[in-house]
Amino acid sequence: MPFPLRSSKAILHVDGDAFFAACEVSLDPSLRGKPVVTGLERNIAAAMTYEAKRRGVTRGMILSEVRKICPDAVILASDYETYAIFSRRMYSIVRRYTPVVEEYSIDECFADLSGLRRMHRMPFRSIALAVKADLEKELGMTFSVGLGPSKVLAKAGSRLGKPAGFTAIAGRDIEAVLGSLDIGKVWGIGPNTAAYLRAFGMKTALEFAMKDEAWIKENLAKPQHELWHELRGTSVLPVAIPTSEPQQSIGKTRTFTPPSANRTFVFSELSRNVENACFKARRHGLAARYVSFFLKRQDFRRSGSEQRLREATSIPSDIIAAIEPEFARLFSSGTPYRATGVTLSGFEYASRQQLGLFESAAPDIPAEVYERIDILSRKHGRHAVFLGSSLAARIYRGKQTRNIAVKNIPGDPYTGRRIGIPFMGEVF
DNA sequence: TCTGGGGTCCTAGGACCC
DNA sequence: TCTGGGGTCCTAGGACCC
Repeated sequence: MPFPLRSSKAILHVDGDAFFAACEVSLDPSLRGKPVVTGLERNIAAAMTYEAKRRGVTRGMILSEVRKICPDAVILASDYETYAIFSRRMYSIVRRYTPVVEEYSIDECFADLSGLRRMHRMPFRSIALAVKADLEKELGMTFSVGLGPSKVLAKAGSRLGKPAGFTAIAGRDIEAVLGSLDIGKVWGIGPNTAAYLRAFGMKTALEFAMKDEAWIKENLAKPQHELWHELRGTSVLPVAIPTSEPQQSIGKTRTFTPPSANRTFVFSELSRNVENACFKARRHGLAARYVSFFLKRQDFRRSGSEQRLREATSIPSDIIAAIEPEFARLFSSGTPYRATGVTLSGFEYASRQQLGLFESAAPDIPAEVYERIDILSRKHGRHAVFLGSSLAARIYRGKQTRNIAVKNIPGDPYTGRRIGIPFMGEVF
């Protein structure tokens, strides 16, 4: 055996097949067997059943194209609240078998079954199959399941049997599985690393795993070194159980077409992203210590900066005030931009916020104003009230936005002027 | 998938301090 | 004022994932 196992872990990976579309089918049995596609709200196919995939529907496809190649497609708007409920049920079913479950994404999880054979009175593969059977029976959809001595191998297993398959990779199987696994298909190896490794003549995961450790340390960084261990069956990536810590970051980005070189408009897009990110942060009761933002040019190059805020906040005007000088520094006039994005991080729970001795307890816009705004937003649609600095971006999109935005002219009680943010120039 | 949006983690280099 | 070593924090950006 080329890879002596240095750990004896049993890791399970569970992956819902065509998850969003499968949730819809589970809720409406009349859809079973039909090509179902979600993504109506964005006019882009987000998820699709295997029936639709077989007819050529792919992710990101424009819906007019979907209707052309698959006229009988059932096209639905995404319903993330419902998918999240299915997701939580998935986790809780897996937790019947082990408490060590990592909620990796809405449709996937890892579970650590190590040491549980005796308790369940079954071999690991029987436990895995029992988990899979429970999930499929109770959620009304199929799952792809992988079992292996590490997360990376478990993930490779579930991918091999898609859809509805089960693949267990025992220590003695590793060599055969890796030998037919393309290097670029390994979880954690993206296009860049794959190209780098191919330049050294490695085509399969096996060739990578057979390299000696000194070479890996010499030529690669920590993430790839970890992958190397995992592929050899040595578990180094723990299955991470949820903590009570807040999430690391909240970001909002948006691409606009066509690209724009208009400073007012580009800044309004950024401002709008700030408002949306802050809205989400407040919904979670969080205040951010750091902000970063970027401007993406037409040629996809990005420039951006990150900075520490004087105090943790989720008030857009604070963030915009911090960002503005950096925006002025980075914005290059005459250059068309295609997207902006902002990320808040370094969160504290808003209730735990401490004010420093000289920090202001009364920012330009008091937190109570935002409590009212959040109530209005829930009542009248997501963003009924917004800053004047976001106006150009608000006008820019869609019918509903336009109706709302027209009411929000500068000087109007609910817009930027009243709220205290200087309105940056005229509407583009 | 000539490229949407939301995330996580890592690293190199500079600033600053002892 | 210059020199050297070492540590930590910050920032910009890369890479990858779903």
